[in-house]
Amino acid sequence: MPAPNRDQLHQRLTDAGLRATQQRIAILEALLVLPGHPTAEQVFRSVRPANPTVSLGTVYKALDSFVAAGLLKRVADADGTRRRYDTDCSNHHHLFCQETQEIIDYCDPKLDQLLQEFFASRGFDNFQPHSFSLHISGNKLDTRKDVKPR
Amino acid sequence: MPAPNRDQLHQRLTDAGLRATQQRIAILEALLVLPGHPTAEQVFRSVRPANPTVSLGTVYKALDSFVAAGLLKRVADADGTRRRYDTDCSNHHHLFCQETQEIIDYCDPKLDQLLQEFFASRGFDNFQPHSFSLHISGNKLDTRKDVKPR
DNA sequence: TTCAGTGCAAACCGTTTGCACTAGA
DNA sequence: TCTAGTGCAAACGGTTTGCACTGAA
Repeated sequence: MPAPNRDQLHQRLTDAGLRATQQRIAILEALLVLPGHPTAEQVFRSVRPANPTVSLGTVYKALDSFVAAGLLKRVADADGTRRRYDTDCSNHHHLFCQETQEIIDYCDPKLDQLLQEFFASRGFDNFQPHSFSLHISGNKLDTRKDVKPR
Repeated sequence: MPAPNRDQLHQRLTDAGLRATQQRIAILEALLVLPGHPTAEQVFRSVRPANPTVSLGTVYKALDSFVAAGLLKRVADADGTRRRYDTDCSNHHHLFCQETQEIIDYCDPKLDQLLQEFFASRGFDNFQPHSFSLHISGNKLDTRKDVKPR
């Protein structure tokens, strides 16, 4: 993902109906640049050097309003102790690397189609499903390199 | 699930290599009886009336040792703020009811087979998967009744 | 100019820990 | 008897909140 420049980030915020402050621009940029679905703390540490006055509370408040505005999705990490943030709001699946704790996006229209067909014929009594997300646990083979579907 | 009697619960604990205390028997019973994958707090509240001296700390410690002994699995709830416990340790999938916050077990060998076949032909570069879990979000139609696959 | 957003510190809440005491084997 | 487990209270870590101040529109 090529990191958008300040103007584009500004635009993205105002388009979402949010006031484009310096802090929010920096926070949004960090979210787009950091790999593996960062935590609030990781965003904070990434933003801090260039913006020494930004506080952790502000990061949390910004993340909340981004989620409310539909710019971001909250994701639970594998052990359910902290929250992660996903800048891809479309429906997709996740790979969980147990070694690096990264959460890697996995989009696969073929898989979506397969699931859709499967659940078209096989429903539930008393439950109306509206979204499916496959969690795939495993490990990266080379932790420094990226993961790609083959 | 028919709630096992005290002797069976006792057995289950010793089989798992755990000392069968009054507290642990009560906690294990609560886990088996409570629907929708309870939190530590829910277990505590369920156990308290009949065992007024059991403390929340003991519940957490018991849950930890149950997990370590393979009697239980930890599950993250939808918003990732608290931990839930699953007495079914086999590989299976989950339905998340957004209204009641229940997590409902969903076993489906046909689905497992489908996923296995799909990922046999479609792998990842630099990622070795070892387990798959489908998260299905939706809502119960009648919140008082059970959900069943059809 | 105005009010949404910020920064700070304190509160919160689920979970963990330390330690003296208790009870299962 | 001996040591794993318990109960209590204090600590912890991630997140939220209250409030006076600031800066985007």
